[in-house]
Amino acid sequence: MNKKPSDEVVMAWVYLLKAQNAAMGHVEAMFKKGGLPPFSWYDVLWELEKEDAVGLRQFQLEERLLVSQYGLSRLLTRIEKAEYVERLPCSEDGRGHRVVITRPGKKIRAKMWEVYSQAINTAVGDRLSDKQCEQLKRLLANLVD
Amino acid sequence: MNKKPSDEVVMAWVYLLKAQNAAMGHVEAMFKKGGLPPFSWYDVLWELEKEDAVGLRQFQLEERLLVSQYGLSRLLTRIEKAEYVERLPCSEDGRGHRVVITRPGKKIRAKMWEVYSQAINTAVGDRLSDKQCEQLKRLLANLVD
DNA sequence: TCAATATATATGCAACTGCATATAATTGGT
DNA sequence: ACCAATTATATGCAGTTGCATATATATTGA
Repeated sequence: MNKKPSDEVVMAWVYLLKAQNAAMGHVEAMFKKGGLPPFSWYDVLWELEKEDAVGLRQFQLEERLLVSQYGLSRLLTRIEKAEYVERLPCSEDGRGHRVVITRPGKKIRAKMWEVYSQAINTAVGDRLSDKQCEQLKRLLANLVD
Repeated sequence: MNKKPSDEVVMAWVYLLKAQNAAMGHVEAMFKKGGLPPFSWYDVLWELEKEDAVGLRQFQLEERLLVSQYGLSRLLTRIEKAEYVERLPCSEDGRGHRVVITRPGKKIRAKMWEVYSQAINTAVGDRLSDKQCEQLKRLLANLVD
C-alpha cells in the first residue's frame, strides 16, 4: 500500500511548478523582447565558451545540460546554422566531433547574458534576499538526484 | 546601468531549473510507465471534477491552470477526443461552452492520481520533511506574481 | 582477427507549442 | 437599433520535442 503525500508535500510541488512557470515566463519574455535567440541556446554557448578553443564532445555537453541526446543533436544543428558553433571532426573518435563556439557565438552569448542576468533579477533577485536565495537553493538541491 | 545578479540569486535560479527538471522527470516517467495520458491532462480533469456537473468555461479553466489560451483549446480537443470531457453548448453565451468531465474522465483522473501522488512522493516527499516543504513553498510563493 | 556488443550521433514521424490571425458572439456608446 | 470595440474560442503554419530507430565507429572477448 502506498502512502499519500502530505498537504505540505503537494503544495511544495504545486509551487515548484508555479514558480518555475512564472520565472521562466519572465526570462523568455525578456529574451523575445530583446530579439535574441531562444533561451536554450544560452547554456550551450556558455558551456562551450568556458572550454574555449578545445570545445566539448556532444556527450559531454549532454552531461552538463538539461537536454536529451536527440534534443541536443538538433539544438546544435540549429545553433550551427546560425554560425555560433562549429562541429569539428574529432581525430581520436571518428563517431563524433568536437563542438566549439565561434567568435560571433561569444559575441551573442555576452549579449544574451546582459538580458538574461536582468531577467534573473526580475524573476528572482528582486523577490528574494541573498539569504533567502541561499536557503531556496539548499532546499531545491535535495530534489536533484 | 543595470545591476548584476548576485551569485546567490543565480544559483537559486539554476537550482530552480534543475529541481523542476528532475522532479518533472520523475513524474513523467511514472506516468508513462503507467500507460497514462500525458501529465497535463490531470490538472484539467481535476479542476473540472471539482465543479462536477456544472463544469467550467474555457476562460475560467485558463485562469486556474498554467496554460495558454490556444494551448488549452487544443488540449481540450485532445481530451475530448478521448471522451474524458465534453464541451456543452452554453445558453448564456453563444461564443463558448461549458466544459464538463465525463464519468470515464473521473475514472481516469482517479487512476492518474494514484500514480501522480506516488510520483510526488518520489520527487519531493521522500526528499524533504513537511517543515522543509512548507519553507520551500513559502520561498517559491515569492516568485509567483 | 572477427563477431558481438556498446557508444556517439542523427533522423523520420507524430505529437505538441507559440505566434499570428480568424471566426463568432457580446457589449457599449451614440 | 447600429456599428465599433471587446471577449471567447479556434486554427494554419512553422518550429520544437519525444520516441523509436538508424548509422557509423569503437571496444571487447574468444
